[in-house]
Parts: sequence; structure tokens; C-alpha cells
Amino acid sequence: MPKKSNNLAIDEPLDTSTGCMPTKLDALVGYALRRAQLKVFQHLVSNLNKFDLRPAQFTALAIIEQYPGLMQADLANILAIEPPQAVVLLNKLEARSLAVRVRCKPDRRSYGIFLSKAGENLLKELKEVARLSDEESTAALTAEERDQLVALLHKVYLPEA
Amino acid sequence: MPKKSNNLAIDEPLDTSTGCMPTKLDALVGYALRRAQLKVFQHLVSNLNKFDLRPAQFTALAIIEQYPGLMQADLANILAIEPPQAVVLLNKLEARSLAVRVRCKPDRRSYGIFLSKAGENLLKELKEVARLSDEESTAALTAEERDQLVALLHKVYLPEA
DNA sequence: TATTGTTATACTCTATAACTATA
DNA sequence: TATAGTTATAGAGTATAACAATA
Repeated sequence: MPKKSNNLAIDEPLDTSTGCMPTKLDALVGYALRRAQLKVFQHLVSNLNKFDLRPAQFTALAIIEQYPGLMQADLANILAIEPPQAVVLLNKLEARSLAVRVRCKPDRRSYGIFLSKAGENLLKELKEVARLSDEESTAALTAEERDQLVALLHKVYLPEA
Repeated sequence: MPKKSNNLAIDEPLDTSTGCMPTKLDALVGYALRRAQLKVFQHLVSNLNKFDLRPAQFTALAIIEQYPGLMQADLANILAIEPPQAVVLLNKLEARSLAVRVRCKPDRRSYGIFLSKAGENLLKELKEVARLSDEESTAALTAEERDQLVALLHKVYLPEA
């Protein structure tokens, strides 16, 4: 019979030191998504620390490259953040001369946002860092499984499909 | 030839109103994970709002059910939060009489944490809510794809495997 | 001296309302 | 009046240091 070491409902003390305990919640998509996202995200955060950048700042640079001249409101929409957050984010990028706001001629309320040459160069490097960080934090997957995972995730969050 | 409507690098204004813009970043696992997680998580948040509960509180209830009598430090470890966060979380659960702290006889510094009968009953309901929320927010997936996704996510964040 | 839980604190992220300047 | 951007502020979530009680 099992030994009884104390008066609690569990006889064996839990060993929660291994970093990640499997629970019954793992069957939920939302729970599994959260745990996996947290791991991959934190790995990227530590890789971007060397550049004194946050993931959202890297994302913003990539979006500005893809849509040069876009307005702040569009950047906020694509990043899924509120306009006030876009302001502080852009302030930091502009203070580091990675991006610039250019007053729009036809509508002088808005700006066109562009990457600086320095921003372009840094982004090129960051993309490789992100790709590598991705592979490292999902090293348990084969390349094929990684593609499968990304395809399934797209089905979840991209419209139409 | 394409019409030129302004002096920006893009000729056509962006339509970012559709909720989610595809970008080149979608090829990154981390980015896709984040977007999908955000969508599924926010759906759960709005479903749990009816119960005035946050996802972490639901998770805590489920973990306490699985490991009745566990210590606060273990709960913190499994939830991947810091001990001070576990304190406020448990304070709220205890204030609503969903969980209880019981002083541990052999080591009077620690508590054993248990669900109340009300906590057990509520958790039963919450599990169904979470399962349904999961299915709704991943309605673009077949049941088989959902299982595939969960299996791939486990490979990413669970040890050994 | 070390450990469990706690308090206090701070820093980030997020969300909202109110303001400005243009339209 | 409506819109683009901004400011101010408040609420979560998260992390650390310092403390009390117990071992």
C-alpha cells in the first residue's frame, strides 16, 4: 500500500521544479496555446534583449517595411494595439532613428511612416534573429511539423482561409 | 498603369478594418502563436466574464482539483507565476469561498489548498464553458485538426515527449 | 540559517477619456 | 462635426526585495 507521510490529500510531495507540470488542462487548445506561446515568446524576448528591443518593436519595423508610408492608425490596427500605444512605440523607434514620421501633404493631420536606412539594416538582422529564435524554441519539432503548426495557427486567426 | 493618388510610397490606402491583416511575419511560429493565442484567449476571457473570473483563476481551480492539498509554492510553480501573485489570486478565490487554505500540521509555515464544495461545482461548469469557448474560437479547424494542433503544441512546451 | 507565505513596490502592457490640430 | 494623433491616467499582469512566522 502507498506510504502516508502527512495529513494532506496527497501522500507524495509535488516536484514542480522541472519547469513545466503536465495537467489535465493540457487538453484545452487555449491552455496549450498559452503555454507554447509563453515559451516561444520569452525566448524571443531574451534574444531581442541584446538589441534593447521588444517583440512589438520588431514587429512594427517589419510592418513598416512591408507597408512603407502607412499611417499610425493603420500600424495600430495591424499590430492590434490602441493608437496611444502606437504613439509611444513610434516615439522610441524614431528616437533611435530606426523609423521616421513624415507629415502627409494632402492631409496634414496624418503621417506617413517609413524605415530609416539604419532601420532597414537592423531589421534585416532582426529577421534572422527571429527565425533562429523560432527554431531554437521549437527544436522539439521537425521542419515539417513546424510548417504544419504554422498552417494550423493561420487557420485559427487568419480570416477567410 | 496604377493610379497615383498621393505622395506616399503606397498608392492605395490600407484597409485594416477587417480585424486581421496578413503580413510577412505570419511565417514565424512565434508571431502565428501570438496571434492565435490572443484570439483564443480573448474569447475565453469574455466567456469567463459572466462568472467574474480571469483565466488564471479558472486554471488555479483546475490545478487545485487535480492536486488537492498542494502548497502555495507548488501552485505558483505549476501556474508559472511568482509566489506573490499566487497570494492575491488565492485571496480572491478564498474571499469567494471557492477554495480554502488549511494550515499544514507537520509544517505550520505552509498551507494545504483545497476546493470548497462550491468551488468544485463551479469548476465543473467552467470546464464545460472552457471546452465550448475553445471550439468556438477554433471553429475553422476540424476536430482532427484541433487534436493535431494540441499535439504539436505539447511537443513545443512539454518536457521529454 | 533557511523556508513559507506575505507585503510593498515598480515596471510593463493595455484600455479609455480628453485634448490639439487639422479637415 | 469628424478625424489623426497625442496626452494623461488607470487597471491588469509581472517581477523583485524585504519582512514575519516557522523550521
